[in-house]
Amino acid sequence: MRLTEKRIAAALRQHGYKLTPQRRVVIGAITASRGQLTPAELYRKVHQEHPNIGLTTIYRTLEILGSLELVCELHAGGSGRSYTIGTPEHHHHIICSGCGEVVDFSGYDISPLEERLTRETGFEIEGHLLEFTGRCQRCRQNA
Amino acid sequence: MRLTEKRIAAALRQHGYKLTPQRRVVIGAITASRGQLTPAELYRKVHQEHPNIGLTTIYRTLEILGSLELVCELHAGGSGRSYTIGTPEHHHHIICSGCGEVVDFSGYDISPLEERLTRETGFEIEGHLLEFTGRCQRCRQNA
DNA sequence: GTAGGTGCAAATCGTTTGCAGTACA
DNA sequence: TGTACTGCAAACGATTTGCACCTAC
Repeated sequence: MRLTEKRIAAALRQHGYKLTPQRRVVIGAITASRGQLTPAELYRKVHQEHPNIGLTTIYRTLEILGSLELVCELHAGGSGRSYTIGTPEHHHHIICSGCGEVVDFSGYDISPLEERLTRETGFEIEGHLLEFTGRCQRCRQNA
Repeated sequence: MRLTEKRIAAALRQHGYKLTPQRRVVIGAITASRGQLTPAELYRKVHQEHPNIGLTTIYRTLEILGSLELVCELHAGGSGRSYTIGTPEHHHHIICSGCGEVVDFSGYDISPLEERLTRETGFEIEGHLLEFTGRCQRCRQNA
């Protein structure tokens, strides 16, 4: 399940952040997108309708949303940083190399591998990064 | 198995790249390290013994080595880009959040998950990113 | 000999910060 | 009303590029 604007707004309030019009717009743009967004792309989208919203606000909003896990940072894509909307559960992402669409999946239990690694390497595992890249159905059909 | 200097040199030649003294030094520094290295860290190491080697050369060498898969780019660590020495086989990494040491592991078959994802999402999977972060044995003992 | 490689400096890109003004709670 | 937020501009760090010189093959 993807997070809605309402839920995100509630989470912000709950953590003592103010719900400003700028943040509303940024959150709206993120939830409206079905793909990954770089800060610059998000700025472009937002700036069209709201030319007074600055890039700094985009960065600061993304930082807050990231710290509350309302958005997820993606790594598998290109070089720069990019984000996608979060979900309430732990999950992973598949990113389309054609159009940038991001699809979540969950229900994959990585802990057996973690246990094996702890046994074999002596590491105490703290976290993991698991993402796939591929071609979504639409991009495959258009090819 | 980690790649040796010799193998890397051979791979460079094979792809039509020249084996300059600067590249030898950079490759030597990478193979000598057991952890992840940012371009800046690599530069610092190299620059001590060879003050005439510039940062530009580090970047250009890393780009070539990366394109030949002789070094691997790491994502799970901090914000910036970092690299570690490659291996001939497909493998994944565990990165120590304490000291930065990188340990490879292989023998983990991710294809069942890929098939499930193709079935469920219609994506044709092209690649994946799988890394773990944790605390290595030494760092755990020192804590 | 020549194509490719190097080092420097400058340009560029993405991101962060200082500050004065503004507005949500 | 007060504190957090905003936008601008400037600062900053990392990476790339232009160019003249050099060198491995």
